[in-house]
Amino acid sequence: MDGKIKVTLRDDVREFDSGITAAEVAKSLGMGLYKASCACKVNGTVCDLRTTLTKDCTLEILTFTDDEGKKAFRHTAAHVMAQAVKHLYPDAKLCIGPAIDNGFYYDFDVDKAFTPEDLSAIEAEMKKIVKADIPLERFELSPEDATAYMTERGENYKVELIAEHAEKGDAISLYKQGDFTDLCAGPHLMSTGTIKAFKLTQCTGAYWRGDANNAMLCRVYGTAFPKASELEEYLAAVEEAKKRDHNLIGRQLEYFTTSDVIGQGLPIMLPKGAKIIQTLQRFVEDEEERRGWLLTKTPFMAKSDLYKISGHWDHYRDGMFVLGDPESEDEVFALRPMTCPFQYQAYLNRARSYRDLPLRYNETSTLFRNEASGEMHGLIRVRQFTISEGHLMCTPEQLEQEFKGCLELAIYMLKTLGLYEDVSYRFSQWDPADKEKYIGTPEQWEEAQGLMERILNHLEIPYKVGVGEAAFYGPKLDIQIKNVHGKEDTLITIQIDQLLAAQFGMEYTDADGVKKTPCIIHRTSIGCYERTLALLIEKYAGAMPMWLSPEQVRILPISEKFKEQCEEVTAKLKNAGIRATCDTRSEKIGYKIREAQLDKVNYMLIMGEKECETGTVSVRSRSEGDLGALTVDEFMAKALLEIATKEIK
RNA sequence: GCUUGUGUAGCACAGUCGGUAGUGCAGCUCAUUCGUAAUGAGCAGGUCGCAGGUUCGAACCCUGUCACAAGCUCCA
Repeated sequence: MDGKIKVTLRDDVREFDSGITAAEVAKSLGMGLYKASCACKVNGTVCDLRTTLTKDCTLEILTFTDDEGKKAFRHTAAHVMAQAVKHLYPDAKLCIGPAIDNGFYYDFDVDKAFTPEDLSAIEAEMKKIVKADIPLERFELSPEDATAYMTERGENYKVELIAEHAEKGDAISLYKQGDFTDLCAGPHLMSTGTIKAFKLTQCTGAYWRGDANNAMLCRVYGTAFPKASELEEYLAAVEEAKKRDHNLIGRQLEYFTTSDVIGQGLPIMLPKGAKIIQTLQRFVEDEEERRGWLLTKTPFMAKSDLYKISGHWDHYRDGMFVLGDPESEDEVFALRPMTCPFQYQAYLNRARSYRDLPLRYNETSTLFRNEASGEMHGLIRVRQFTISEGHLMCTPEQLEQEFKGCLELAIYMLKTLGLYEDVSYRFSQWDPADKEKYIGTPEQWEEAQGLMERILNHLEIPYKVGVGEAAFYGPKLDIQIKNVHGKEDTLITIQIDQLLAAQFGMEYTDADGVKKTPCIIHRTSIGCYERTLALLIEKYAGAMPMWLSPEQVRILPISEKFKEQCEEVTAKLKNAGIRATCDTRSEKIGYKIREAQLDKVNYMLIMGEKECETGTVSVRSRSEGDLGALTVDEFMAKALLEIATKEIK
């Protein structure tokens, strides 16, 4: 162990005694760095600062500004919280407590779930632990000793985890801080004193191992920062984001509402919301037609026979609204949860030739899914929704090109809406271990996924893999977006399906006269209108771009004397296809402007004596304020241009 | 479906120890005819989510139920 080692740092190479810890190296580089250090990377692997260096290596000191450093910091905060909980509730059993995107959580098994009031007591206890500045120590045990250790303490969840790690051959490491010891892979901070600013944000339920069949645990979420100012800034940003919540401002602005007597997940689109959706639909259908998609209109329901062929009856029935008693001999219908089998019947209308392919069917399709009652969320997750759905039948040779076409269409839509920068890609694959969910053989899945992987790599799509996220019939490329709460949902999906065509007996006659099974792409171009609207509301805080705006222009007479001329201008704008209204109430101009601003009207046209004499309007933009006077024709040209170009401002 | 909260006028919210419901905005009426984010006065509006229960008496306590919110699970 004695002797010297060469440590390659970010900027230079230094020599140290063998056996030095990463923390000591950091200290030698400067106390500032040492105090800010959270973890390190040795030869590219994230490690604990306690790691002793005995060979030549590269070393990177990670601070809170590095993702991995942040994780170590917040993971330690999770341990501090667990220690506090054990102090206050000795019977609480420890489950898991990782760092997450914006903080950390820890799951506990307790007799009575914590309420928000309990959190402040836990926070107070955490403060004591931080103040005591307790050093963390890492040690390893054999699986047997670790099991005995945790069994003695009644930590049965930890025992389960140890068995799992042991099976994989992992080392069983534990971290001790004062009277608290946790099974943990680390890395962790050197001491609890570094966690200066933290807050427990909420407590909820969560299933052990994420399985609804398991026990419901009590999960406490929190966040932590090195400085109080950073914590305050973060909490303020969260509050600010909540003000953009579509479920709040979508109701305030009267885009939609809900009704107890109609039911959960069944929003009522009010005139303004309905206008936005209509505008989107017209745009999407026209654009799809331009790109060679053929519109179908298929029924909202079908006999169970159809769903039995598609597999929905066996694999999706819980998610369907079934009309009638499935146990009886009578005909049973079900509302459609997907459009696929309906458009397949359109394909089956006559014998198909390779000359018919690719055959692209699109439909503005209303679907019905009986979501569990706790799933509904504003317009994002509902029981009835309308999606820009499409199915494309093609030859295997055409598949990549057509997949690319679907993706290009989706990207074009996202760019037009201004959401392109906000999305990420997920390659959703099956879970070979889940025998219930999926149809088809492992060979068929490997083939379909291999194909999609080649296409995605060829198109250079930067994706994350989601195991177990596939549809029951095939892999998907999901285009994901986060809402104001940071929760991710699928906005757009493009799927390859090599199973259902055969089940439906879909064929085409190839050039060589042989009957073959087509490849199918399921895709949406703009997603479901309700969800897309929700994300647009959040993106723009309710202030829609001109082309989508339910009220593009409001004419504001200074007084009732100018009412008639104002109404003439309103009519002229309406005739030109501009969504314009006139506020003829006997209110002051300041009041009318205030209301128009709050209603997110794009342009206010103020008309008084001056304007009426000269045939002009005083233009006020929602975002840019007073723009001065324009003639009515000049303003109309400006407005129509902004609408036509779908400008976002 | 599960965990924890919430539910009072169209909206935002008060309502103490259980004693019979309030404020602001919006609405309506009248006056005002006004120059770039709130003119004034008056009027009206509520089985306190719904259904039971406890009590002399329930917005308040208890039970059930429906809806809403966040999280889990599920999913476009």
